[in-house]
Amino acid sequence: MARGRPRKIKPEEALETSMRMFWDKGYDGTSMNDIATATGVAKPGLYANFGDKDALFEKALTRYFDELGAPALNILANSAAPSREVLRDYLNMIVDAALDPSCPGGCFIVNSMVECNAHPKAMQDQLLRIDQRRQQAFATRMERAVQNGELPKNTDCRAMAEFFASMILSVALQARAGTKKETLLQIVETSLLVLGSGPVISLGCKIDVPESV
Amino acid sequence: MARGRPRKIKPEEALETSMRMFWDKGYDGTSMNDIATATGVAKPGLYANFGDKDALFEKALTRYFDELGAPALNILANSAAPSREVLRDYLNMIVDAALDPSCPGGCFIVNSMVECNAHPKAMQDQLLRIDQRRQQAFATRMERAVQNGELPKNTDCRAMAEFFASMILSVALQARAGTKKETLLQIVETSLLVLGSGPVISLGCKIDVPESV
DNA sequence: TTAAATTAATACCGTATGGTATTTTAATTG
DNA sequence: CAATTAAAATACCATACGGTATTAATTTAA
Repeated sequence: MARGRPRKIKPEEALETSMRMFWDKGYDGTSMNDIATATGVAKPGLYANFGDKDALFEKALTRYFDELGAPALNILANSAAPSREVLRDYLNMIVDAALDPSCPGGCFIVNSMVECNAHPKAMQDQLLRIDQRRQQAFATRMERAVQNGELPKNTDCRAMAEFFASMILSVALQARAGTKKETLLQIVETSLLVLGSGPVISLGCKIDVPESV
Repeated sequence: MARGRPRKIKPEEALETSMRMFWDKGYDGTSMNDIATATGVAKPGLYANFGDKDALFEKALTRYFDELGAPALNILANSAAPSREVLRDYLNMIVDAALDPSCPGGCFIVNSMVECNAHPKAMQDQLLRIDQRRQQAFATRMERAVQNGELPKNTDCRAMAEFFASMILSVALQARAGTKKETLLQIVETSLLVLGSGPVISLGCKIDVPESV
């Protein structure tokens, strides 16, 4: 057994609790005193285990992404299912996760992207890296769709990827703001229309139809 | 002339400055001391003119909406131009405004919607009312599009309105996060594809095309 | 049994915040 | 020149924050 006084609480558990608190109330809204009370680890213990508040937040964000974000991105990028279904499943999953009553509202990453403007640059960089990974997953998905013949060859995959990635922002935010699940699912369904229904129309393809919107 | 010592600064100007500060740094990120310094109105003057911090924030938000938000919503809802152009113009205008170098980043309302979760309920209610007005403007636009024959009769106007309203969230947020203008314009353009290109496809209309996405 | 090691717990520090009581200054009115 | 009115300026208060120095507790190794 270890040498000194035994730990009251496993650091993992304290980190999990901290993550949920940051997720719920944000960086500014969560004080180290709050965390100390909620985790049962007094402040000096927190600083010994995790470093300062920034470091703790960064560890919380990393934990969130590794546990909840990355696995879904892998499916999004690489699933062999039809691309429209993969996209729908991914976006619907975001809706479900953002509304999960057993979790704080919204998406921790999106919440943080929003809050991070007046915060340490290291935090912004970390969020940017995560965002780019998400962007890349969408781009890969689109490229697969083109390769599989699900989208026309001249599809602008980057544009499509950026559009769907941006959908996550609005969906996650609205979930946090209290928008109903059915509304969010409807928004997702509407967004899928950009893939074209039937003979797919690619981006940048000019079509002049009189009286069209 | 008025009786006592003359005012150093018009309250309007102080409110304008306060609005920009809240817009830039958010409610929590802007202290009353900061505002006092920036406006040149000492703290007791601020409290005498505007009430407490909540009241000042509410006045700032109202000013923003009345000056910048409401006029554009009116055009969005009532313009006689083709609906696709009206939507494009409105969304592009959001992009321009959110990137305007002479203003703080993003949209003050969106920024606040994001931040307000842990804040006074009065603020949340105010934002909700504004959001509903925006929602309504989009809905009116869609109904006009249907009436004008720009969209099929069975179009789900509410769904379309909710989709486009949600686009504003993501565009404004990404503008604040530093996404480039051309990328944002591309996202807007992609979102317009849900209107259908050519013979418009309405929501909920099932079409089975083999090999479609 | 005592020393070393490792954690927990208490108390504290400097600073910043929202908000206010008090005093000064500058104008008008009589 | 008072007297009055209204705003400005200074100083201040209680609280909460992030962070730490210090002490107490609890284990293993010698």
